[in-house]
Amino acid sequence: MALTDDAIAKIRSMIQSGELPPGARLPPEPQLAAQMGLSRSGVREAVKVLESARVLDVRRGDGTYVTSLAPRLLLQGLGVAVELLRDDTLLEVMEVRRMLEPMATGLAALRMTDADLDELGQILEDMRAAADDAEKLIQFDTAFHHTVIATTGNETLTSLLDGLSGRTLRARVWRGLIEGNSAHQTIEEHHTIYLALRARDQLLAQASALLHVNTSEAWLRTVLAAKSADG
Amino acid sequence: MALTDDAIAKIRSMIQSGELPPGARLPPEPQLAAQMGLSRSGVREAVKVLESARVLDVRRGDGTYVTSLAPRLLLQGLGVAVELLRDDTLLEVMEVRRMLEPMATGLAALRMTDADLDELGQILEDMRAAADDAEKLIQFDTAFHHTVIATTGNETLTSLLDGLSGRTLRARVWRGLIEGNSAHQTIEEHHTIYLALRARDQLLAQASALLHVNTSEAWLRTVLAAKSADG
DNA sequence: TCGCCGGCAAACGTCCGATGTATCTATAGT
DNA sequence: ACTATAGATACATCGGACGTTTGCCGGCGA
Repeated sequence: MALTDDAIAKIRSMIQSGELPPGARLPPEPQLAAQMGLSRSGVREAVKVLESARVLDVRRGDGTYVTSLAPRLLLQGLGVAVELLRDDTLLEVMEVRRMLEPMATGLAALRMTDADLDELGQILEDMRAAADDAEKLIQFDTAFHHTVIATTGNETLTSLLDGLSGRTLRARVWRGLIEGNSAHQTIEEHHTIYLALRARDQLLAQASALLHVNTSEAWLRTVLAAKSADG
Repeated sequence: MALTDDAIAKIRSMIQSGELPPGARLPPEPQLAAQMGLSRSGVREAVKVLESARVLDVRRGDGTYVTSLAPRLLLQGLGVAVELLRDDTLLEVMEVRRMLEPMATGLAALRMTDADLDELGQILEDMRAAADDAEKLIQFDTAFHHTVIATTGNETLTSLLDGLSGRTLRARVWRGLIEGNSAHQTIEEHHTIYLALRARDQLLAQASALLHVNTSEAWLRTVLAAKSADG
């Protein structure tokens, strides 16, 4: 299984070395195949792998290009990986979020602008208005935390936490919250975080975020326990 | 660009739904192709993508199987992604480590066993003995932090931090350290962390880890500045 | 001169069939 | 019971062919 994997490694090292900078165009597949000493089929598999990793951008009828290599692209794969984790490891993910998200939220308290706060207040309002719609709650919850973290200006951090808070994971937590009649309380936790951020209080923001993650973790445990009891 | 990507999505959803549990064997490629309504070439590209993501394990002459889906496998891709990040985003990675690694080290202080501490002491000794060998320093440095984090028992956390501390990133920092005659001081920072861990002092471990990451970040800035001045 | 439109060429998307090679298995022999 | 060999199975790689999309450019008309 060497040829195709070698091709992947070669292309990757060409990018890493700067020989193929962001935006660069790769030779056409047949030429690339000749250059690397394998058939076009093998090249296609290699390119497909790098495309799925958001390293290459394949434009049909045009050519294959190196992406911007921005963190938001390269770290996107983390999300799909987390979606595939088994149930018992989701608690590990929560423990990571418990460590990272409060720190990030605290940092956001220092860097947030008034405009950011206004946007956040709007999301909070939307969330309250959607208290009966699980789908919308998940959507606004995602937007709330993403907006907070994004204000740190750290795209790597944002992508990482986005990936760790996958849609399936959030959906499970909210299912538990709603069935446990605790949606309202959790919405208020967002309000608490919002107040801390508006006060630019780093420690308070950090603490309220920790409480919030802890609540999510508790409900995840409930949901997982119920599932393992059923199945 | 639908057929192959559809195949990827289908296989992934079959795994996520539990239809293909860890260890399960997939049908042979020709059969899989027929089942999904595309040619074998397309199936191979799909399988290759999932294999590169450590979701599938392809055994030549045998068949294709679902991996254990352990975090250590699925999060492995993070490492290669970080290796491809551009220089200016490496500081973002350092900021994430600055938040996450101290928390994780503090947690390790609570969970470490005596055997873990002995192993760590040995690594520290090795590091001191290798003070002139950059290659070995990097190796022992990696081992030191990996060992600490691994004692948290959180495989997801360990894989994540391993990925964020890619080999290239570490090599750059140590190059700066050595050229700046600061290798010795940094080795002592490891000693400080070690003492805090041995004392099971969470806060002290956290603080010493933060200082250590901060030192790494400072030297990374130096190295990056020198590079951008050269180039 | 500007803008729309159609055709040409380049490049990726998909398919098919064939051959090489590694692995597993079952059978036969000791 | 154990080993060795032969067959079957399944992935690895190849080569070529054809469809489809895209980008580009020249021509036409306002």
